Amino acid sequence: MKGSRVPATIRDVARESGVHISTVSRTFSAPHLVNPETRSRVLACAEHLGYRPNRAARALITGRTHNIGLIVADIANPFFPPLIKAAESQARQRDYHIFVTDTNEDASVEEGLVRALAKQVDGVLLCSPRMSNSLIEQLSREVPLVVVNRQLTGLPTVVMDVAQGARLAIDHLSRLGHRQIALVAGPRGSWTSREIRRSALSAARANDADLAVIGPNQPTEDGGMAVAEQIVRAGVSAVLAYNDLMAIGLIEGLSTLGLSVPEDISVVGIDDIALSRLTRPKLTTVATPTAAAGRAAVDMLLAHGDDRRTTAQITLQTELVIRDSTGPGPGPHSHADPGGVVATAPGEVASYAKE
Amino acid sequence: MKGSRVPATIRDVARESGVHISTVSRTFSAPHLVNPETRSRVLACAEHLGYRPNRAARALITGRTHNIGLIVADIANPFFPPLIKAAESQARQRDYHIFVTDTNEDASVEEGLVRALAKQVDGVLLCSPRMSNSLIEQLSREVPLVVVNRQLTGLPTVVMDVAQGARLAIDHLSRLGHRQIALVAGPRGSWTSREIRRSALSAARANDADLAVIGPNQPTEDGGMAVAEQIVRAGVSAVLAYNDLMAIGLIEGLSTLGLSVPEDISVVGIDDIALSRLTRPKLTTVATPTAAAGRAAVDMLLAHGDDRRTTAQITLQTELVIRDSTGPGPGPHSHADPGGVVATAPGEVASYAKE
DNA sequence: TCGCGGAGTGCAAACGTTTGCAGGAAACTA
DNA sequence: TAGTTTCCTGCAAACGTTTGCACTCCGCGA
Repeated sequence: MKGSRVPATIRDVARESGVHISTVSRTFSAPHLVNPETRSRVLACAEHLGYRPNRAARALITGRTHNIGLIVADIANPFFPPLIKAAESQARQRDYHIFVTDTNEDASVEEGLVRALAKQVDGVLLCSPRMSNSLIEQLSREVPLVVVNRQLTGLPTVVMDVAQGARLAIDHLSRLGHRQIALVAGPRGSWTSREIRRSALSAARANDADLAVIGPNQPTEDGGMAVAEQIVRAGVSAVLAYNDLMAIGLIEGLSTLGLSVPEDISVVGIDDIALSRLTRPKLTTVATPTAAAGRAAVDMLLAHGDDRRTTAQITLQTELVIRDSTGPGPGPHSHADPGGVVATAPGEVASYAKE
Repeated sequence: MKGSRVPATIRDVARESGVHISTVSRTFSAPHLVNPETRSRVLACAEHLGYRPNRAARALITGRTHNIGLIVADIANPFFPPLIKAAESQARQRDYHIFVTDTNEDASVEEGLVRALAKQVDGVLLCSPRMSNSLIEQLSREVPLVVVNRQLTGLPTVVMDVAQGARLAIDHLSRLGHRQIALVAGPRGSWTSREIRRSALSAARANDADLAVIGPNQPTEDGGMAVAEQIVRAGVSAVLAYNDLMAIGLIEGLSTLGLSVPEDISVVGIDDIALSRLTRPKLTTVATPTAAAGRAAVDMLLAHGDDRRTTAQITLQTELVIRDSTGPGPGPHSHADPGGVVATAPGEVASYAKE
């Protein structure tokens, strides 16, 4: 019944349906082992008593908590909620629950969080880790891990093909006539940021364009706004930002400096968060399949729970979404006046920190 | 040791430190009962073996899982992440963990989620519920509940003083000379939306202004964008939106229709999400203390865990943040030309659904 | 008729803790 | 010195499940 103060146990159900508790247990965890007739009687009694198996007791004996830990860099970054949502619903379908935890973009708290989670979950989804590869590998020996947004041999991973995305973005800008391009890098420790950088540099070379790398930076609006001045001094006509949030912040920062997008400078973001369709100008960006990543990560963790040592690596495709924040540059196929652009000042360009 | 394949149990620690398991147990759960010398020896062994108490076993006997459920309407709504973050960190400080779950703004899934969570958490934080009061009360008999963003007698609640916020917003608009104002309501079932409506209506009356209520609506950018046309037809010179997301969507929608903010129409949002400082124009809005709400909710749940029947009600203050999306209206203290404003068309104005 | 196998069920031992109770030693009181 | 208290520790019974094993039936083939 609904309002029963003390929850019914397996014993109550057994008594009421006249069978042994083990039969009740099997009715739920191995239905094929019990006589259909008995089973339906047990189910009726269970329903009637409002019985729900006690997960703690079950966890104690099976060793599986049916919980999954999900660690993200910053839950307030709109990149993550769709991923979390997808993971959550995928997990719920398989009778799992998800603990979401947030590291505040601080690499040093990641390790502690994984360890704290380790004992009370069946596995951890590590999204956009900032810690070192070796530490991740070490932690993976203490708890099953699926790493999202980082390529790592020997561990199950799911990554977005941001290299492809960055290439598409640079190609797009080149085609528009931009030859002096800046890359606003992401946070230190981000694999994604390294990938973007690597791919953007090679794409720029292929297109005969100069690419100035600026960063590392905080991957937030404020982080984007903060580099506006550097961008102007770098004298570029186009920018690829580590993510949409930074791109949006940058556009705002540029406007404060009296520059408008895309007339004076073109800006491309990455992620295609919902917001990028709503800013003015609407953001040209690289769409990443975040929800798919969330689902895939859960699936990998749960599949991999049985046999172990199956370390699949999934790469999800990205695509360029052209909106209003990119326009013709000063290069060929466009009039030659670079506008407010001054000479490139390589001294201003911070080198990207390795690892 | 780090890499031990099978996790150490209380028994291992007991053996290694030469005491009974009950002493080890007490070392962790009631340190004051054990001799300091013994305690430190036990702690050393525990540390050395990498021992961590098994939460399932503990939960089994104490009946407390040390987990808290947190149900929000939509994790992708930037209003919630700061609340979640604050709740999460507050909970972690007290050695609790939080399950975040998302209802997709669908009132009908809320009940199921609470029930599913009920057996595996010590309590549920119900944020911005869309279900009926009576259902909430019924559920509160099955699991300790703290309700956020809804006033409800007999249950512990934490709400923001949005009534005050709405009043401030309407006063602000009136002072700017606006006499024809629209309120873009939130989703059906939202207590907050009802409060805003009630308070805005009374504030408008006090200021001799007309308030047209439009809604209910989806509390998203799209929801805001969708009402742009209605707003124009309503012929108002100012709008108060249920939240910042809608306000931003609305501004975008108005711009599509050729109207600009605040020149043609003033817009005020509610929540002061991070984003509202970054849109153009920067959004005038009512700041709500979301992080404080998250912390308070956790505290109430945990305090209330001991004695029960302590049903405190907390109201957090709000304040008006004036930025760039509001400007002078056609009323007194301003030039008389109403601009593109046409006559109010009451027929266009949907009445706000009760409950 | 006997033996065999399979289906369904019961039995009881786990799983890793917490906690009321009791006992022993040391410290204090009279 | 004896009695009393305090402090610490051990003992063992829970908590609600799962699961390997054994048992009973029953039907079937030889």
